[in-house]
Amino acid sequence: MAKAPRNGPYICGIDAALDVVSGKWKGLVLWELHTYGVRRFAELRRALPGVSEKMLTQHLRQMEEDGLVHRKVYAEVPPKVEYSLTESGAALNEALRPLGEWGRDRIRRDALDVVAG
Amino acid sequence: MAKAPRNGPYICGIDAALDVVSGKWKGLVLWELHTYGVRRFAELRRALPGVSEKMLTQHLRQMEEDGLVHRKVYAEVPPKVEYSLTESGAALNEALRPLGEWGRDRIRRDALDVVAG
DNA sequence: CTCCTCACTTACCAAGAGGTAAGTACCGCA
DNA sequence: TGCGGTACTTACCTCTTGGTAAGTGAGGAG
Repeated sequence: MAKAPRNGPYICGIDAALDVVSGKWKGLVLWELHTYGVRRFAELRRALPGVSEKMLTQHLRQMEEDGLVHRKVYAEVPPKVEYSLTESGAALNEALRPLGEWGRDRIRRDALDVVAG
Repeated sequence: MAKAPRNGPYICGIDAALDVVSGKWKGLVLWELHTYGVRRFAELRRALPGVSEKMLTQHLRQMEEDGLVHRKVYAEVPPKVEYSLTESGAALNEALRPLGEWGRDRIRRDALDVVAG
């Protein structure tokens, strides 16, 4: 039985992987942490255009629970919290790389809109 | 401007890819079509334990719209419809392979429940 | 004294995802 | 005659996702 998965039981690996990355901002958080190594809460918020604080904390908590990110709290004032990828999170990011390339192809192919920047 | 993406505009490729695979059964449909090449509606329904007919048609229509699957209708009675992957769908499946492996690792690592069979 | 920043939490609300059940039109089998 | 299989559509309902707005508590800038 062990630990209960969010939406288990799973039928295959794709299932199990999509379960932890589904969530409007999780892919971006993963990407941001991969790019910068360590990021604070407010830095992530600024990096994700349009994210609400509620969703960001919610996603970060779930990702921590799923063993993707590490959360380091400094007992300071003002508060300081640093997020970084765990080994598992970094591996997930590697596994997402071909998917990201496919997505870029799709954007090119279909001339889809991309957020300005 | 071009074609409107389902949840665009996108921030990166991961976004664009996750958009077309998010949906409770899409990963499985992709996998099933990849494994068997061509499948009929009822075969897919039987392959996905617990899927409702509504969701299956809905997902298949979206995937057709997204250029992932090809739908071939035979003007017969009783009706016969065959689904298969397009080139783009097959490429997506390839791109999902490392993700599937990561997922299998996760299942092993955390001893998660898997559907019986 | 007031506002801003940090990293949240909480309450409330709207939209959408997904489930159940029924209907459709025709055929073959018993 | 009536049931099951073919591939759906439609209406209705619930649960989840995600957004908005406000509150928290201490410190530093103006």
